[in-house]
Amino acid sequence: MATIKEIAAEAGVSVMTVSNVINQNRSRVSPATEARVREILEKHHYVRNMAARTLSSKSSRIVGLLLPIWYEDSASMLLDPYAGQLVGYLEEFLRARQYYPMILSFKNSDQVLTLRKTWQIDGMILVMPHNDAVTHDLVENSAFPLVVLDRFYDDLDMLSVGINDRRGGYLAARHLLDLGHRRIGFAGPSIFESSVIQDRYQGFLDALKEAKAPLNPAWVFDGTFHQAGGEEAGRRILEMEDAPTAVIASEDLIACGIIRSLQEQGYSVPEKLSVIGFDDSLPSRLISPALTTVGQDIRLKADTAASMLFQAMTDSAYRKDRRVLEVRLIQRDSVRKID
Amino acid sequence: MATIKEIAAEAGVSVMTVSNVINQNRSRVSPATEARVREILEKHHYVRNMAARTLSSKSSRIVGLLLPIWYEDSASMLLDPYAGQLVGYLEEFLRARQYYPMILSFKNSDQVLTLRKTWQIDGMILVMPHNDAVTHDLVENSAFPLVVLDRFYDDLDMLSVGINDRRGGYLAARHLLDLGHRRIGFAGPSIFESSVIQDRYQGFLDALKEAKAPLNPAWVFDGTFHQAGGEEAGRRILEMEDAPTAVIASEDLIACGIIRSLQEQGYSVPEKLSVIGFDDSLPSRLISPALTTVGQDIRLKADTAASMLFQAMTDSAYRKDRRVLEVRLIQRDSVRKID
DNA sequence: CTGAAAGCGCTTACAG
DNA sequence: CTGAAAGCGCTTACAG
Repeated sequence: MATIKEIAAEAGVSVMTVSNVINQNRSRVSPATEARVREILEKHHYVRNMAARTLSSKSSRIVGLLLPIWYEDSASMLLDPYAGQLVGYLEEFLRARQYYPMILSFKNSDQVLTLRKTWQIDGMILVMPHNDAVTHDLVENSAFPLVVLDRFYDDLDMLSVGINDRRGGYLAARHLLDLGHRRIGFAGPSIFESSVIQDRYQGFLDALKEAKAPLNPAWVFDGTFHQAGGEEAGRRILEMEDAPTAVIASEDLIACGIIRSLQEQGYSVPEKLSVIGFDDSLPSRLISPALTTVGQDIRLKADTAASMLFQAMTDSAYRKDRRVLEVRLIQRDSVRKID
Repeated sequence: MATIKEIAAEAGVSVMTVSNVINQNRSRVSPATEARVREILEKHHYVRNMAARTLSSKSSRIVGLLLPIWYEDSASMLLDPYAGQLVGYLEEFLRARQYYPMILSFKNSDQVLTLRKTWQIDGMILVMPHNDAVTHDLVENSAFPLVVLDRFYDDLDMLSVGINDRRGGYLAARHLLDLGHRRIGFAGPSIFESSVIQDRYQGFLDALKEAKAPLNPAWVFDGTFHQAGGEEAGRRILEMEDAPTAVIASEDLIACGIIRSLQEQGYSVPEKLSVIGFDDSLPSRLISPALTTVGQDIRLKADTAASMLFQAMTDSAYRKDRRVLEVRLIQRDSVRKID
């Protein structure tokens, strides 16, 4: 394992000239010298020692990928396909630029701050914020470049990228209304806790209002979590005298649960009930009927977040920005026309 | 940010005594000194500088989580829920022991070797080996602790943990035979390329042979990939005059595809065809009918792999071991009894 | 049980 | 354009 010192000796230059070649400080070394050094570097398959570089420069080129732990007993968020996909794209982006992704599941901001010091981490991306208090706390106490996904706080200077959730909710409801539905429900986890869900719900309300369609509170299934929650909501719908003809779920897994419970009772989707999901995740194409859903471009989201982080790492004045990515309705087979 | 030096000055001891306290070298420091140092450490919220530690000790406590890139155009393997889950559990295991997970998608072993040198990585875990040539190459050239999941080469000294695939294939076929099926098919990707698929297929053959059931080559759907492949296989089954009454898929996604294509043609599962999948992944509980599948304990797999890695990191003689985890049939609703 | 010294492999000002 | 020196914050033998 050749070191800079050995390379320098063989090339007959100083250690710092080799360092300048490696770090592409073109202006600081003549083309001839650079070529000679580079040749020797390659001959020895020189590999940079990042620990040494980090120690002297205080920058590690490590980017922390933060995954909050939602429940006490669960492993990390990577169980969620959306998170896995995001992390995959982020890793690809970082690798292409010689940055190194380190993942961390955490429950409180101290764990994050400690990791940052431990490794002199250059920047972090918060992938699936769950708890608003923890996220808020982290944003407030992070004196380093941090990009937050899917969450934004007006009262803080922060970098965030999200999607137009409100428009997503609107598009879903608008689609159902256009097809003649007037009795439309909404199912999601604790609508009043997360701004993302709130926005989706708000968009749904916007469309209803615009179309002067009624909203029956009994059709709002608040506190619906994941597949099991969806199944429960589906059962309740079947028991209702005054049931909705369509329901929008705040995530695909909930929509899948609703569809499953209807099918298990012998009902067919979309004949009995039209269902629209959110996220266009893997399951939406797996089930039958394929799920109509509000989709987002996850790769674009990852690239946008990483680009913002890179800008923040070079420009210390760049600490407040918000990108809102567009969203589109992906029509598949879980919705029908009402006469 | 306090350093060891400052702590040492305040405690009135040498730098190396502080280092010994931090590194739990109990025997090398008196209880009284240790208590005093520890108190000052906590007062200053001392956080270890891993770059400095790595530089001087040549060990980083970083564990590389390797994710091969299967296709040119895809992002990393984290798109696969199985990989995401595994990485999540591994991260949890490592974090609990103060090790740091760095993820790397790669196409060839050079990228891995370079990363190892770059960060003096202590050990690696290969999560979803795909290409046998690359994996073989990596195992051969890794002079460092490496644990490979789901793959084993008799001709090499290596550490691996997999599941009893052959028994899995056997259990699936046995279950169908017990329910009266005699016409059973098998669908999987290139059966003769991956040992995992080969083993599952072999177990399937074992059961057929034992029961003296016939095997029609037309019922073996070789080269079936993911959901799209499953859908194609489903369509072909529907067109057959001499169709099987049941089919075993080498992974859940394929089984889901088969079921979807039947349902789209108006047929019902398991009435028209019984289907068994492999892996007990998220989708298997999402679809209707819920998928009967061969399940494995992913958390146990992650913990086993990580434990083996830790042993290898402390014991340089431990370089050859193979753990085969048991497998079980998870009965759900995609299989019926034949009269 | 404790310490002084050397060194890990780089980068960072500072000179020239 | 090039270099000599100091230093980043630890751990590692080696002494005592």
